[in-house]
Amino acid sequence: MQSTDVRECSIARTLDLVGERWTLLALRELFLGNHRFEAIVRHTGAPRDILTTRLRKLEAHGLIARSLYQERPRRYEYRLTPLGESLAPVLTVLREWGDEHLAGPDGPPATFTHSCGAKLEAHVTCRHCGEEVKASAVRQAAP
Amino acid sequence: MQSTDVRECSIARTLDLVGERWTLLALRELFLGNHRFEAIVRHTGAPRDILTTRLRKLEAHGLIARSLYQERPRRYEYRLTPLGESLAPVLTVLREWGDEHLAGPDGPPATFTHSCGAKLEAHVTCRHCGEEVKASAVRQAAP
DNA sequence: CCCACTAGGTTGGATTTTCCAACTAGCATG
DNA sequence: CATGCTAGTTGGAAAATCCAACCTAGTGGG
Repeated sequence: MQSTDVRECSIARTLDLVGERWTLLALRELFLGNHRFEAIVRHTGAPRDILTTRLRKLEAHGLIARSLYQERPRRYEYRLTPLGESLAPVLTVLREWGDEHLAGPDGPPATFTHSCGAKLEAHVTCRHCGEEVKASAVRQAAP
Repeated sequence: MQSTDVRECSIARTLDLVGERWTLLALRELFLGNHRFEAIVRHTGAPRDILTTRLRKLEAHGLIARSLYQERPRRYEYRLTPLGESLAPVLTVLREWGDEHLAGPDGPPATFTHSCGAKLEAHVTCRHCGEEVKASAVRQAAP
């Protein structure tokens, strides 16, 4: 009777990396162009010490890079690496879901535009057939 | 000097609901067809008491429903509501990112098929132009 | 010179959350 | 009557988080 049989899974791995509290909000700020520690603290509300550990972890895994933007006194800011930028779809989908299901009577708290000129409304599609991916359309392949 | 200016944001709202530890893994199990408490504990590794509080919260917000599947002794299982099923894209994108960036030499730990017959590889596209959404192509609209 | 201010952190200690193992209820089965 | 199944609940230890204050290394004002 083995009582644990924890599933090896890319979802779990991704969450191990970016699923802790504040991490995705910090990344959101970087995507929005706020690269400084103080700005991230202000806009996320994260405790400064926690934010430090989150940023260090993201840096250690190559999602962000710390760069000196000023000598004397030495000041650092954070920038997304290409790997970090590849998380854009994750944030986009989280925002999309919140926009659709958690918005108040005034609609979503912020809107975004895509480079095509339209208000950004994103959806997840199958690369092969182009159809929107729905829960009922996905099956685990035989291992 | 107002020191806090926390951003109202759909990402934050979504994470408030499903961003705590274990929550998304529990939802993953429901998507995979494991509806029972014991199965979720086994496959996620979540502590039983924590899992209980997570499931209660999801239920309170209408993402899942608890249903009696057996009288004497009364036993309940959990099922996704339509609202819960609408989270599929979130899990899909998290898995996609992990598949692509955290897989070992043997590739991703599990693969999925789409109803179109192909191995599921999903991406996030703009509803308007159909292009894949990249970090650099998104700008916040003027408030 | 002294003070205030900036910015990216660190520190100590209180608070909260999580974790874990053991236990319960209510019934079925051998 | 003992054992097992399943969805929890409980108490206490361990860990993570939170918070306010502090630090460093400078700049600008009076």
